[in-house]
This record gives sequence, structure tokens and C-alpha cells, in this order.
Amino acid sequence: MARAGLTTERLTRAGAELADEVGFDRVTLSALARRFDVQVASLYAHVRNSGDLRTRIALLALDELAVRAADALAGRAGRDALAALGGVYRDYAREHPGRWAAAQVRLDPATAAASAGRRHAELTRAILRGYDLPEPDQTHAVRLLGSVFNGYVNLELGGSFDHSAPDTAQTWPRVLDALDALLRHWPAS
Amino acid sequence: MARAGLTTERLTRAGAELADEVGFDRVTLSALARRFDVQVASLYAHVRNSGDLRTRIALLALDELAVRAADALAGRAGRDALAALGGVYRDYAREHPGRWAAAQVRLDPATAAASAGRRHAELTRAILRGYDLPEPDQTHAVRLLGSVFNGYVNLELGGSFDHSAPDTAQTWPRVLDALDALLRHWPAS
DNA sequence: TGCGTTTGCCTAAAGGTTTTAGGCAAATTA
DNA sequence: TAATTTGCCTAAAACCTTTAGGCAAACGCA
Repeated sequence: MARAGLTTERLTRAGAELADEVGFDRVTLSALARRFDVQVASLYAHVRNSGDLRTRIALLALDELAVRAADALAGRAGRDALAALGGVYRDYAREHPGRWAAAQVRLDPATAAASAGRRHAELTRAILRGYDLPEPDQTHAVRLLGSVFNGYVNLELGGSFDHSAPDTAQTWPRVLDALDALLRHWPAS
Repeated sequence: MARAGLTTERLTRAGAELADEVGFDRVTLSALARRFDVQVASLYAHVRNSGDLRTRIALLALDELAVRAADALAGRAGRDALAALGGVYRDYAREHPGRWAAAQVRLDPATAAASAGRRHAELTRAILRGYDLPEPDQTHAVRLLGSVFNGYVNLELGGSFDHSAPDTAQTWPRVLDALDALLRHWPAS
């Protein structure tokens, strides 16, 4: 009987594709087994359980995002850099809605520490070099930028902006203008 | 045989409590039936299916949030109003994590239109009366504020801010300062 | 090349969730 | 009190998760 050539890596990758196709909450070991034409129980040799698969997909997504972000930020500063980083999140979420959903799951502390999470924070912090913020405020600004990008992408993707004019193609650049202005004139404590 | 006195209303309310206790994604008709000491099939007389229940919980959460927001905003303007609205979302998410998660689900257009979603947008827009923005930018600002509040609450609740100092008790007021400053000095197109 | 060991995928089985169909009895109304 | 509605029931099929134990393919080494 020929072997299917399963590995944790391949399962994770296929799980991510499945998530993009049918939604992250519908990623199931059954569906994955079907995709490899294999018995469900066989997957348990490569993945601890279905939760384990989900966190692996989440880590994959966080990593892919960090790679794209690093790439997009190279050689950019100021508003350009804001547009680049925000654009990475926005485009990724549109291209890979399932992976994006995966990237939103809460990870336990140990897993989170080993994730690309910190890299995201550092990439965001790199943008601040183009502005002039004192140290405690840099962290606050990193968190604010993360909140805006994350929130905007989720609301836009969730359709929250669909019921009012103008459409988000108009709003997005103005949000970037606003963030740029805010960082240039950051209020003192 | 005594009746349990099920109604759609009671099921929705109990489902919301269950969500807060065990997490929104673990709200199941089985668990709900157990809670009422009733057979699962009995629930189908009051709720179309498990997705229907989830949607109802989402609508309940959006409504409760809108009520709290309207209450908190009464008589406030400027930074005070920003703090009040943001505080409502933040506190609600902490008190009712399951309901908050429910409020994030994507609703189909018809359901969304009948939800408290528009009220949220209008309450946010009311805050802008304390500032001075031309019309197209008001919508952009509403979306920006929604993004920040939504994103901040989700990241904070998801533990994304746990791995860096200072803690979010320091960051939150500075974020409000920043938003206040931004709205007072909104950049021109 | 052949032998032993590891590893990959299998069958079997138990337990939980979702949903539909059809039935009896309690509550409501006339 | 009789007729009707309504509430909750049993039964059953379909799907997902997880564990246990087994056989055969692939690999490592003499």
C-alpha cells in the first residue's frame, strides 16, 4: 500500500489552504484526511490533536506575515512605511482570510513567545525611527498602530464598513494620513 | 412531565452566559440542553440551528454594547467621550469575553442591517461633534476610532500586550490622548 | 543483499455534536 | 370539558475527535 507522505509540515500547509477555502473554524482533521485520501487516525502521528493543528496554522500565518512585512518595510520610512506595513496586513487578510483568522487566535504564553509575534512588534517599532518619540511612548505607539491595523482589517473584512459610504478605498489612505500626522505631532504626557 | 419553559429569549440569554463561561466557540446546543436539563432536539423548536443561536447571541451582545455606550456618552464630549466609549468596549470585553467574541462574528447583510451596528457608528459619530471635521472625513474618523477600539480590545484580551513592558494600564490613557490630539489636529486632504 | 528496527498508515471502537422526523402529553382556548 | 396548540420527548442518521493496537513499507547497517 503506497504511503501518502504525510508530515507535520505538509499537514500544516494543507490545513492553511483549507482554512482559506472554507474558513478557519471549519478546518477539521476529517476534511484534512479526506484531502490526503487517508484515514483520520493517521493524522495523529503527525499532529497532537485538532487544536495542535490550528496553532500550527496560526504560527505559519504569523510567520508569513512577518516575512512579508520585513520585505515591504525595507528601504521605506515615514508615511511610506506605514502604508507598506498596513498594506501587508490588509492584502494578506484578503488573499488568505483563513490564515488571517488563524493569526487571531490566542496562543498560550510559551507558544506565543516562540511565535513571530515579537518580530511584528519590532517591525512596527522600526517605523517609529522615522518619527521622534521618547521611549515610553514608543511602546504605546507600537500598540496603537497594531490596534489600528488589526482593527481596520478585521472590521473591513467583516463587512462592518459595507453599510456606509464612502467605501474603504477612500478611507484607507486617509487613515494612513491620520496616523502619519499623529506620529509627527505626538502629544506630550 | 413538567415543562422547562424554554423560549428563544431564554436560550439566547443562557447561551450568552455559557459563552462567557466556556468561550464562544464552545457554545453548543448539547451544552445548552444540558443546562436546561432537556433533550437537545427540544431546542430546535425555539432556535433554527446552532448557527442561529450564535447569531442571536451576537445580536444580544451588540445591543447590550450599544445600550452601555449610549449611557456612557450622555453628557460627555471631547476626550471624556472618547474615554467613555472606549471604556465601554474594554470593560464589556473583560466582563463578557464570550459575548465580545460573539459580537465579532460576520453577520449576513440582512441581519447586520437589523443589528445595533448602525447605532454604534452613530454613537461614535456623536463624539466627533466635539471636534471639527468636514463631512467626508467624519466617516473616515468613525472608522478609524472603531478600528482602534476594536483592535486594542482584541489584542489586549488576546494577550498580545503581555510580553512587553509597560503594561496596558499605562498605554490605554495615552492612546486616548493620542486620539484626542489627532481629532483636534486632523490633517487636511 | 538481507535482517532488524523504525515509522507510516491501517482497522476498530467509543464518545460527543448536529439535525430531522414523528409522537405523546401538558397547556391553552372555546 | 372538548378541541387545539404547543412543548418536550424518543429514535436515528451523519459527522467529528481521539485512543489502542496491528501490519507492512522504508530505512540503517552488516
